[in-house]
Amino acid sequence: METVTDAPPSAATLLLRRINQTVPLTPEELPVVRDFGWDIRAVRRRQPIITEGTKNHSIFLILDGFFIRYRILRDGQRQIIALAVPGDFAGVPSSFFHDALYSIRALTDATVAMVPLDRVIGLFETHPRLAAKVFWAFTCSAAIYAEHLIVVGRRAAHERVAHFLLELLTRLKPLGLADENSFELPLSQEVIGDALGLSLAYVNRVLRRLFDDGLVVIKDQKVVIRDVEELTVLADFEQNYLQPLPISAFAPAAGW
Amino acid sequence: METVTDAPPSAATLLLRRINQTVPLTPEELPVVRDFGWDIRAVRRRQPIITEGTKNHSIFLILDGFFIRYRILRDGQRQIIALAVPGDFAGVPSSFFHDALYSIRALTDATVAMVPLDRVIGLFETHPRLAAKVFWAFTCSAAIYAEHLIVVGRRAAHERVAHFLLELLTRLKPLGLADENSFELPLSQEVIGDALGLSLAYVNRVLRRLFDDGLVVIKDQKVVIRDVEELTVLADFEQNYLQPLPISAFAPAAGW
DNA sequence: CGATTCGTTGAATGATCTCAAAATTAGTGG
DNA sequence: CCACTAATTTTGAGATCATTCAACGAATCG
Repeated sequence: METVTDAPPSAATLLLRRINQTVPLTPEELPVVRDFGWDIRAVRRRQPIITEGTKNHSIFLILDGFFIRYRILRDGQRQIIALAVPGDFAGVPSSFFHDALYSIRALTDATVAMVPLDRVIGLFETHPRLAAKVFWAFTCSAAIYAEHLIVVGRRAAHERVAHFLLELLTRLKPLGLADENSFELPLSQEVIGDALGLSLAYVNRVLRRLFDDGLVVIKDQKVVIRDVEELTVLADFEQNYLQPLPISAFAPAAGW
Repeated sequence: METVTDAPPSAATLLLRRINQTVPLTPEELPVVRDFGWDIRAVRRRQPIITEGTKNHSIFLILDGFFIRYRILRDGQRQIIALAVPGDFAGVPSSFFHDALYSIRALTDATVAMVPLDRVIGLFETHPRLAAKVFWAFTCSAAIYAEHLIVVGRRAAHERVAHFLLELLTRLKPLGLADENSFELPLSQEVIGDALGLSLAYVNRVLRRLFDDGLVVIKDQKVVIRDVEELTVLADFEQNYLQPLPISAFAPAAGW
């Protein structure tokens, strides 16, 4: 992971755009966020930014690229806990612990903006409303974990795969990284299996079946969902959990 | 759910004790929390406090008793997302959404302290450090979800059960609700199965096996772990995820 | 072009589920 | 406190979803 000394001119713009997708900012907050002391870094495919068991007390805003957060078990199996996309914060809540609970590594070449956790905490004193929005976003992401637990705990393999793909489609659309029924992302079948608690071989069979049924095509790192409606029914996919209310819905005063 | 008009004299004390277990308070914060406008309610066994799909914008601090948070699927199956114990906040992040994402109901007769979410958000303006601690706790609880995902996604049935029981033991000990190797809690095998993505019948077989091996006894709503060490190895149980650093470790000033 | 990584498929196995029924325990109204 | 009902535990037999292992082909990377 290397510091980008000549940050491309768009870096600050991209940063504000990305954070705005997760944490909607007021005009006054823009300069605060921009000049927050982010350390912008390029990350190569497969490179870890956090490693389980090591100290890490920074959080990472993903500007570009995709990451997986995962744990390697005793027997070498891997469980992927989350697939992180641009606008997501990586390192939450891992950096809140003495040593990182999971590893996080890039699925593609990527760019992140790193900031020490204590700087974020400092916002509570200097810009409490901004701190509120950030921690609101942190808390809402728990809903995604919970949904994954439901999917992995109680759904059959083909439902899990369908749900997984639809969630990604839904999350990527507002980022401009997916159109109505497709997105680009190097999703190996191993990654899908490790995210869903399935074996690689079985994921392959399930995808084969979804392909034969004309529902999904995955080719050249592009996922095309050929029948979103039918797949949605198959997966029993409800997207409410991806749409928290904004904190402003509960803010006591105007102007949040 | 009925308001307790004659709150027992210990109610405020209990409340402060419980919240302190999750959100460590400074002496100055005690009166703020005490006079926060909690609505203290008694809840009967099996009674829901939040129902999936209905509006709810309050959060509930559990003062006494145990709750389950769960989703009922299309086909009637149930996945339990969390078992909530005294000191936990129920309704997070469910109340952050337009309609509740899950249902929450009591496993035992219980007492909760209810407060509208907008009051909590108001803390960011009036007592930002207190707000920080509360949302810190919210965020840390995501680590428990993630751990459950790992367990359910990649562990065999007997490991899941072992892990589940050890997590409960570990969480209940600091509350004074468990001793070194046992705790009381009406854990039906159906609840265990629904929490771990297993069928009732299979949970029974697994428990039988753990009992025959002299590891666990569940009888009369009491769980006794006869060999904590061996069960810990069996479950590959690491308790780090239950022990976040306090926010004060990152606070920029003293006195948090 | 050599080396990884990734995808595909078959056969055999097994962990876990479903269904069903009985035994036990807990809860409730009279 | 009894009598009844509901909830929970227990167990068997059979079915199946998903895994493991192994091998090979295809694609990608440097």
